[in-house]
Order: sequence, then structure tokens, then C-alpha cells
Amino acid sequence: MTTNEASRPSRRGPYAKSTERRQAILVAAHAVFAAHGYRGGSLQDVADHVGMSQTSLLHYFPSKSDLLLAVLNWRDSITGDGTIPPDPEETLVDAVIRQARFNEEIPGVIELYTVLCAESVTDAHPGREYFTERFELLRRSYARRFRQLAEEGRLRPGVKPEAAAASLIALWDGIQTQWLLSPESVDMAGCLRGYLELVVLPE
Amino acid sequence: MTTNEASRPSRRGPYAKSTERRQAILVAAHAVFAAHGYRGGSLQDVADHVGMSQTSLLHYFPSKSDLLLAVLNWRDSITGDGTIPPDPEETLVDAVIRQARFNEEIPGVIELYTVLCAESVTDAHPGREYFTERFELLRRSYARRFRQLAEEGRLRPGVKPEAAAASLIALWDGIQTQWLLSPESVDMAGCLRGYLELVVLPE
DNA sequence: GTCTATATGATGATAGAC
DNA sequence: GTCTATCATCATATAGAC
Repeated sequence: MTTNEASRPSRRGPYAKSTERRQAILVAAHAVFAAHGYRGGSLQDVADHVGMSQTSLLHYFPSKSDLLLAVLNWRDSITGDGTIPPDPEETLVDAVIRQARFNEEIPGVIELYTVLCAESVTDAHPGREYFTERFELLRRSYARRFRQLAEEGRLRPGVKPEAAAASLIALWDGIQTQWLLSPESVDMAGCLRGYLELVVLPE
Repeated sequence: MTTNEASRPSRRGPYAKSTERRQAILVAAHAVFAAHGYRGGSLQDVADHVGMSQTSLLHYFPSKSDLLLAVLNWRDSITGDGTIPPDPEETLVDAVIRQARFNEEIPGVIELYTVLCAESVTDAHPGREYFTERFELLRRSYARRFRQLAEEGRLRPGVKPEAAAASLIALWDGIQTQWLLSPESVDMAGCLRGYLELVVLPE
């Protein structure tokens, strides 16, 4: 994707130190973009966090937008792409609740996602394509899960799997925004459970 | 609020031309902030839209953050603060659907709201207090409506009014974001109706 | 690979003439 | 009330020494 390791078998890959540096930059950029947004965060900010010069940083990522996309893809490779992998041991409802609770432990990651997602709908934002495709992927993925439940007769009659998928994603994103602004007065996991208990019939 | 008209009875108010100018600036700033966000939009952009110099603009609004707050409050005074006024002629469900359909006609207003709301959760954003208070107001307002429905026995058993309020607002905001990115593949009004039909029992 | 130095441009805001 | 001129800052990005 963004790295070029093993692109040609006869060439040796990047130095170990180099990949460490890239890692450190990604961590710092994640924090900066989460706290200030893409436009509000500067390369200098990121460089300061890592403890290197701004020009050295641009040696690893040729431009600011490259760095943004690298952060987004790196986040996916760490936390998963947001879809819930099917697991026969765990119901969809439980998996969603578990993920929501886990998210409460990593507010920085939520903040990055929320801020950049909305920022990406503006003009020529470099993250727009990423978020557009991500939502399409998520909608397809959840719709598939809801269709499975429908086949088992466990989806409430009248509920359309596609609409439920878009709604669950929307509810999740929206409640995260409210939670970031007022963590004490919003119960993320509770809201998601409330919705899923309406849509999914008990076994 | 932001204007000082009629602050002292013995002083004459601002010139008519002045208020017209302020109006024009607010309209332009609304468009610019919606398209580029607060940080991404510049005073120069706004001034160009109005056809005046950037310094003249600062004569009407002493700083960029003042302009932002003026835009947000102006938007409320035009479109309402987002709460649904009780109307014996119209059910809550119908009112929400009607508002959602209307919103599809004014994508710029939705974009402004979505972009600035998420941007406001970053660091020292001048709009943060506005959005925090707005969400608290909205949650209280919708919770009251759901409690009324509960007293009439029209809220599905097990649904908590406060949770339903936060969820409806979250769903609405979240689906707007998806709609801004892919208008053709998201049915805003349909999603909201789907949720409300789950929560509110038919008469 | 990392640095200094710098190109180049935009930003929000101020001062003062008219 | 509106302008020109300008300040002080900050941005992304590039060139070239070591």
C-alpha cells in the first residue's frame, strides 16, 4: 500500500531504523490530527512530537496529504477496518457492544476518526475518497450480517437490512460525537444496545 | 446577542446599509465555512464573496471567531435551533420526516453543521461551547417529547426516553454525514422513519 | 538520513489616510 | 465605513551541505 517493502525481490527492504521512524511519525501524526484536525495540525507539530525536523519528516512522507492517508491506513491495520468479523462464538450484538466499550478506552482514536471524517466532506480534502469508500464497505458488511439474521428469522419484521446497516453506522458515529463533547452525559454502549435490541429479536 | 441594536434607547441604531452588509457577510461566511470548514476557510474568501476588502469585513466582525459564532447564531435564528416545536396538528414522527426531507433541499446548511460540529471537538475551537450546549438542549427537548409519548403508552416498552433522544439526534447527524459523501446511496428520511417506527407505537 | 537555509505564499489582525 | 499598506506569523515544500 503505502510502504514499498519487498516490492522487488532483488532489492533489499528499508532499514529497520527507517521503519521505526515511520512508526513514530505515524503515532505523532495520529495525535496531532486528532487534536487539531488535518488543516489545523501542522507538519511542524508532528515533527516536534517525534523530535525531528520538519524537513526530515518530509523525507519519509513526501507531502502532508500522503501522511494523512498513511495515518488512516495505519489505523485500519491496527484497529481493523471497522467491520465486525463473523465469529460463531459471539453474536453481532455482543460484538458491537464490546467494540463500543473498547472505544471508550481510546478517545484519541475516536477523535481522529470523527474529526477527519467530517472534515473530509469539505472541498478537495485528501481523505474524502477514503471515507466514502469506508462507508460503502461498512454498509455492505453490516447489511450482509443483518440479512443473515433475517434469514434466521431474527430481524424484526419490516426492518430492511440495508437501512439497518446505514442506521447502525450513523448512530454509532453520531453518538461518538456527542460523547466527545459530553462524555459524562452520553452512554455510547447503551445507545447502541438499545438500537440493536429493537432491531434484532432475541434468540 | 451579537448585535447591539437598541442597546440604549437614546442612541440611534445602526444604519440600514450596515445591517444589510452584515447580512451579506453572514451569507458569504456561511457558504465559505460550509465548503472549507472554519480553519480551512479564510476571511479573504469571505470578503471576496461579498465583494469587499478583508479589512472592511473585520470592521463588522472584530475577529474570525466572532464571525463564526455570528454565523451559527444567525443560522439558528433562520432555521430554528433544531428542536421540533410541539404542534397538535402534526405528530413527532411526521415533523421529523418533514424536516429531514426539507434538509435535503439545503445541502449547504447541512454541510456547515456537520463540518463545524466535528471540527469543534478539537483543541480550543471557538464553536465548541455552542455545539456542546446545543446537544444538551436537543437531548432535553427530544427526551421531553418521548416522555410525553410514554405517558400516552405510545413508546415501545423498554425504551428509555433519554436514550431515544440521544439516539435520534445521533442517527440524524450520522446519516447526514453519510449522505453528504454519497447522496445517491443514502436515504436520510427513510432511516429516520425506520428508527421512529421502531420506537413509537402506532396510534 | 538529517540537517540549515530558504523559497514561496497565505493567514489573521492592526494602523492610519481619506 | 472603506480603503491601502503592512505586520508578524505560520504554512508546505525544496535545495543542497554534511
